[in-house]
Amino acid sequence: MARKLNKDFYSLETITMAEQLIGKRLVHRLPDGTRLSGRIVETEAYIGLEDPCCHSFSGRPTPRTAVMFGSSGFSYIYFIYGFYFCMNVVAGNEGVPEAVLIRALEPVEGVDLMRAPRPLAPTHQLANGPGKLCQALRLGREQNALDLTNNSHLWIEEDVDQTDVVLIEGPRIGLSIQHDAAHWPLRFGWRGNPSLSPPKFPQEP
DNA sequence: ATTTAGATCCTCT
DNA sequence: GAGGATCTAAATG
Repeated sequence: MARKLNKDFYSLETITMAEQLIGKRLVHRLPDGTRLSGRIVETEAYIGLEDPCCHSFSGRPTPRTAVMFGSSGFSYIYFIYGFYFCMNVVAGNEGVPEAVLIRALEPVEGVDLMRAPRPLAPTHQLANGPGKLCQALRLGREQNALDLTNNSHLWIEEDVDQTDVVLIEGPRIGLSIQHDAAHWPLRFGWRGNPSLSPPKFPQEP
């Protein structure tokens, strides 16, 4: 089994972490031991108090956002639009409430189980969006606020050689607020990967 | 290709 | 009470 990312990794500056997470493997080990995993191909950075689009922007923890104010390397999974969950990795030290949203995965292990919610979809469309990847890996409330460096069911591990990853960047997706921050280039992807979420990055064909 | 509507419920003001 | 870091299907040009 590949090496789990440790506290050194999760101590990276938030934007750097968003870039370096591309090409790593997100693993959810089910209670029966089955591994559901995918290669991270797309992320977005949310940079706390500087970022009006970030859930923690107010500077005060709420029941939902409390994890972000704690130490880095924890999961932050929240419920949205009455249907979906989104998974983030907490970045920033204690009191620095930043996070990286995982936006898309290339399915690797447990693909049959990942297909259950969408029997007709091709593999590269099973986890190509933040809500879809949580369905595919069966992530929800129970997986919120787990320590990814030290948990036997949810973690991120080494996968491909970082030199194989070709990064592309663009503005973040789905933000409705009227502010420059909505256009900041904090979305990162693996250029050309078929499992990227729509919409396309600006510099793609 | 682009737009719209609907599902649906938690969170915070 | 409003709105949201989404997704799908259906309608339209």
